[in-house]
Amino acid sequence: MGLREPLKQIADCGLPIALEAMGERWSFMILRAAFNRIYHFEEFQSELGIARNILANRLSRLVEHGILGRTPCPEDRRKVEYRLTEKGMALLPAMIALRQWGELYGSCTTSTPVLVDERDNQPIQPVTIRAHDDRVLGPADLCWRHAEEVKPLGASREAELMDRVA
Amino acid sequence: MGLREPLKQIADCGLPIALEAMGERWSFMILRAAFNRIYHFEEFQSELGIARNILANRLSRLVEHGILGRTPCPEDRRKVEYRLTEKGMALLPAMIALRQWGELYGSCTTSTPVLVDERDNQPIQPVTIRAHDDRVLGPADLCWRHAEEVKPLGASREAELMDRVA
DNA sequence: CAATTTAAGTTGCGAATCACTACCTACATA
DNA sequence: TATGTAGGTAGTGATTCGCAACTTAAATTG
Repeated sequence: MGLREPLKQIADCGLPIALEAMGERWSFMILRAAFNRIYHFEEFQSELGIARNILANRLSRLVEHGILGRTPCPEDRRKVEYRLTEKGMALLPAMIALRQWGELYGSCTTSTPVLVDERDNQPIQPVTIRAHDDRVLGPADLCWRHAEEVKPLGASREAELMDRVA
Repeated sequence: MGLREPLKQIADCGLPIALEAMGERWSFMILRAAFNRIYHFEEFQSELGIARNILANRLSRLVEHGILGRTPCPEDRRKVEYRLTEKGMALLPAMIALRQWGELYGSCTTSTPVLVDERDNQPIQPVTIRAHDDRVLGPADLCWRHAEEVKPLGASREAELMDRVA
């Protein structure tokens, strides 16, 4: 049967919710900047080259959605700090997956700076879909089930582990 | 040092490329429908409730970007099939990551239909960033390196990684 | 202390995009 | 032949984008 989802229930899906928060122009670029330790309005503006009114609008929207926190700086009361919340940081896999796709299929000749695991300086893996036992899954391996249909993992777990080794 | 990327080279990053292809309104919803075996113009239109001119525009853009293929149906020459290409399918991790985020943080009371691995009917894992040795990485574990700085690993390790990607 | 600079916005306005509806053309079906 | 279907296009108003100028409050400089 493969990947097929009950449609007409599109509103229930997480995708429109994610797009509602992050789907506007510049939102992902702002997120990226935030991951890169850009915290202030003027920094975002000069790094991204975005119009000030648009930037103000996007920042306040991201704050409303709980993706960025907004705190006035105590040591310089002109300044405001925009910082990623937990919710915002949880977008990292989506962002990395997007950029890996862009790097792979775009005509980026040089991916000179490469994202690595700090611990051993090795590049991270491509972001993938994983089964509960860590197998990498493709579109053909996925399907939709209702909660009731999902069997809890029990004794069969051992068999699956054996399966994985083999 | 953590996650910090040489800025000013933003154009080199894959993210703007990905957003250029997928960043417009409806593009991700159309992609999602395509993964759900929606192939025809009228199907997209009625499932998504999108205006016809916008849909036509998005479909042709996705075709231009090589994300969808467009083939007239031989058996009914009124019909046209829009199908995901390899490049389009490669967006699956990004899309799943986005919807998982939306489901987790949106106020979806019910995630009734759940995406499972077809083989054993177990839900898929949350999409994560992984080190070369499969450790799950967070924002704090990542940093940017230039290609020269990345020490090569033993041959067996690399073979294993290639295996995984394929 | 006054003058200047900086940070974070806001406002106005033209250009581009979105969305709704009606229309069109080629083809298939009754 | 008449009717319906599939995949668009065209016209029109409502939104949104993007640029530039302006504002306000706080810091810095002379």
